[in-house]
Amino acid sequence: MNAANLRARVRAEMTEEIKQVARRHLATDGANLSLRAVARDLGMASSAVYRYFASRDELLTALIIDAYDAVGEAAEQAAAGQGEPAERWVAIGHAVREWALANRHQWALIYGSPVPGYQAPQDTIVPATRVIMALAETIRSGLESGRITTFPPQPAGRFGEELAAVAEQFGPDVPPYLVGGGISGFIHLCGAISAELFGQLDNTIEDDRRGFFDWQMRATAAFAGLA
Amino acid sequence: MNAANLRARVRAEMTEEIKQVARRHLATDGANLSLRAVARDLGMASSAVYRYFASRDELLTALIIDAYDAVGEAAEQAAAGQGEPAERWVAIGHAVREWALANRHQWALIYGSPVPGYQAPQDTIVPATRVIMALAETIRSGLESGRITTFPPQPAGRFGEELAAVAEQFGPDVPPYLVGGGISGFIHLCGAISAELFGQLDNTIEDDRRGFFDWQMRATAAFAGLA
DNA sequence: GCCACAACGAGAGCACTGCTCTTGCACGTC
DNA sequence: GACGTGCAAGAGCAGTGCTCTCGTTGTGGC
Repeated sequence: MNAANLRARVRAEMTEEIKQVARRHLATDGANLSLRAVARDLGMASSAVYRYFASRDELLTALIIDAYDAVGEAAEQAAAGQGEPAERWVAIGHAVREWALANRHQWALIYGSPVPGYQAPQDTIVPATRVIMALAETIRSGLESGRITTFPPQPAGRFGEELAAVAEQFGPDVPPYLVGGGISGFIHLCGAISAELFGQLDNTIEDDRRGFFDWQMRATAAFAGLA
Repeated sequence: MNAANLRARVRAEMTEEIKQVARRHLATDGANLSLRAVARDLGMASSAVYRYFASRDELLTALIIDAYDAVGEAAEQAAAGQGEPAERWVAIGHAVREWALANRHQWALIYGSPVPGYQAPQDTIVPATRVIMALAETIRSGLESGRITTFPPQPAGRFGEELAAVAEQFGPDVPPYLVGGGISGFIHLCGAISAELFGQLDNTIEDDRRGFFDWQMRATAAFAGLA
């Protein structure tokens, strides 16, 4: 093995270790992650961490990308399952919800209020779309197999054109209103999980939140046209 | 006016002034509000602020309560308008959205990820319900005037019972599934606004976000049974 | 009118933060 | 052996939330 490669490998391992400890701190302390505390846990000086991440924001960005990838992975695995498109849609929802429940601070990092002063760089764009792409794929497979039976109301006006522009990226025959229904379902999905995690459901639905979520996801599936 | 009242009035004015400056800082710097910076802006020592708010969290709590009240006020005013229940439902949605657009950091404070280490005290519970109460009132007036035509699918299982328990607080004849539809609509409302504010709509719907929101709100109104 | 008291503001100080700069060390290459 | 490079450590700066103390000032009871 080449010496340069060895260096690179050690560096990659160290980078991963920092992220791992940072994630652990995120889980206990929440979003105001202390770089110094992470360094202390690793038994190194705080300044040494700056060899790996130029700033606290850059560390946060790395965590954000990883979180997008993790939840996207969960969604894609659920989407790859068997069953009718509508069932797969609901399954994606449950997979995302369960990931969020298990990693609530990472969820807050990506779908909660943006960290103040933090500007998401370009690197986050592609991983950020994996969940909604899994949902979109479900709709398209429903279209192809003739499983789209009901339809959302036609969008009218300028945003209908914008939906049409987005629809073109998916294929020539994808109706804009289905794209709207998909985005709307994704928004409802995110809203339902955030509401549960951020305490909006307290004092109303306490026991069977999974059931309530399931009920909502079936409604979004129906709205998106999935039989 | 007696002297004690005068003192109390000066204190109330000072408290209000601190909150005002804090809100201004919130609007520019985001959620990591600096108590020292607020004090500097007011030309006073940072320690003096602690005469009015025992901690930064307490100041945040005051801002949160004010924000809940402000958005609740906007929702109630929209709900008091004329028109069919479905129109009032949509009007509430637009009022809340416009308030959120004008006060995005306050929105993030109440509906975004919770501030780390911050535990919402009891004082916030009642103001927090004003928006959803305005929506609920719309459904109930629709029920009374026979404007409920379609119905959400029946919730089954434990969460259906929980919905029934919530429904009893509204009156003897409110069906649980309408409560579910209302909560679901509220969740979708919050999700749609948060998605717009927190950047989830970037690169898809850019121009006519109001139209897209309107389209979604009409769908939630229909799901909640409002004709 | 006087006096005790509570409220108040200012300042110093503690422990913490992100981040920078300099220094010293351990390498592989020439 | 000299050199350059990547790395870690430490000191230091400016900022933070919060506490404590001290002097001042206004207020209510006598």
